[in-house]
Amino acid sequence: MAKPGRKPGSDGEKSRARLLAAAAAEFALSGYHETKISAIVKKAGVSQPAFYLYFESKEAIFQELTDAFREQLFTHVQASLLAPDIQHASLADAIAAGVAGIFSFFHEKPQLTHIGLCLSPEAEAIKEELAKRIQLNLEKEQQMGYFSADIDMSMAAESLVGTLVHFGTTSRLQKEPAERAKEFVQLFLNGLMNREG
Amino acid sequence: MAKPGRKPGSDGEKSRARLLAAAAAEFALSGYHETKISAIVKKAGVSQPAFYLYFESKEAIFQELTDAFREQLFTHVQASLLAPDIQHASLADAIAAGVAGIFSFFHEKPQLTHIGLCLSPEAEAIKEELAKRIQLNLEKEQQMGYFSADIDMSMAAESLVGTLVHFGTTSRLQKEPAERAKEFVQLFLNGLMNREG
DNA sequence: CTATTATATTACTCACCAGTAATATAGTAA
DNA sequence: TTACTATATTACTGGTGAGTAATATAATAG
Repeated sequence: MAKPGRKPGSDGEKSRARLLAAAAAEFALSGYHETKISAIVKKAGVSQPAFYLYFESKEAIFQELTDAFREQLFTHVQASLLAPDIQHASLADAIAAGVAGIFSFFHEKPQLTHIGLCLSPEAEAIKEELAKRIQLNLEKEQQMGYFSADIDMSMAAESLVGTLVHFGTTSRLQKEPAERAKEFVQLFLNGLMNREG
Repeated sequence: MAKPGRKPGSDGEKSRARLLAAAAAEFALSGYHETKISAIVKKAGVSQPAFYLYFESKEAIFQELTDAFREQLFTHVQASLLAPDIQHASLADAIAAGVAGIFSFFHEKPQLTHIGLCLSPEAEAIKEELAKRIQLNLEKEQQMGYFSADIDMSMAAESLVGTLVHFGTTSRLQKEPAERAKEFVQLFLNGLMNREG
C-alpha cells in the first residue's frame, strides 16, 4: 500500500464495507469527536482520500451507522416482539422471547448499539419510538385481558426500555442474553414481592 | 467588559461559579467536544484567559462537574435509599421514598445528571457503584424476610438502575418525579400481572 | 489499442480552537 | 505612596485534523 493507482483485484464495495466496520469500531470505542478519520482509514487499510470516495464526510458515515442500527433494531422488534402468529406456551414466554430477541441483537451488535443508543443525536428519538411500539404491544395484550385494565402501560413500557437500554449498553452486563431475558421478564411480570419460590 | 484590568467589585469565587454553571449548561447541551471554551466564557461573561485562572484545562472543569455529580448523587442515595432510621408505613413506601429522592435529584440537576450518566467516561463506573449500593440494600431487606430468598438481587438492582437512568436522562420523562416514583415502585414490587385493581 | 470509468495514492491546505504572552486595573496591607 | 496580590483584558500561537488537488494504475467497453 505505498504506490498510487488502483490495486489489482480492488473492489469498491469491499473497501466501503471495511470502512463502515472500522468506523463502527472506532466510534463505539472513542465516541464521535475523538474518532479521527485517520484512525478509521488506518484500521480499514486504505488511504484518507479513499474514504471520501465512499462517504461525503465524517458525519455521513456516522449517520449511515445510526440508520443501520435503527433499521436492524426495528426489524428485530417487528419480528420478535410484535409477531402475533408465533405460538407460545404462555404470555410470559412470548414476552420473554421478544425481550430475548432484543437482548440478543444488542449482544451481537454492541458497536452499532452503542452508536445508536448512546452516541447518536437521534438516540432519544430511537428510544422513544421503541417505547411507543412496546407500549402498543402491551396495550394490545391488556385489551386481550392479560393485564388489569387500569395499568398505565406508558410507565411499564418506559421502564422496560430503560432496562433494555441499560443491559444493552453496559459492557459488564452483555452476557448470556437469553438467560438474562428470562430472568428479567419473570421479575418484570411478577415483581419483587409476588414471586413463587 | 472591554478594557483590561481588574473590575470594580470583582470576586474570583463568583467568576469561578459562573464558569462552572455555564460549563454544565454547555456540556449538557452539546457534549464534551462540541463545547468550546469560547462558548463557556461567553455565557459566563468573562474572557478566555480568565477561564484559565480558575481551571487548568477543559478536561479539568469537566472532571470537576463529574465529581460534583458523583458526590451529590451518593449523598442523596445515602440519605434516602439507605436510611434505616427513617420510619415508613411499609417497605413499599420506604423504597418509593428512596426512588423518589433519586428521581428528584435527577430532575433538579438535569445538566449534571446528563454529564455524569451520559457524557463522562466514568458514567459506567458510577452506574455500577449505584447498582451495587442498591443491591446491598435490597439484599438487606431480603434477609429481613421482605423478599423471597431465592431472588437474584443483582438482576433486580440492575433493572432498577436502568429505569432510574432512563427516567433521569430522558428529557420527555423528567416530569413529576414523585408521582412517577410511586407508580414505578408499585410496578417494580408487584409486577405487571399481580396488580390489584 | 484506445477511451473511459473505477479505485487508489502522496502531499497538501485551511479553519478551528485550546491554551499563552503581555499587560492593565482593583483591592489591601505596610 | 508603595508594594503586592488578585482579577481581568486584547491579541496571539501552535497543533490538530477534516477535507482536497493532483496524479497514477486497474478494469472494461468499443
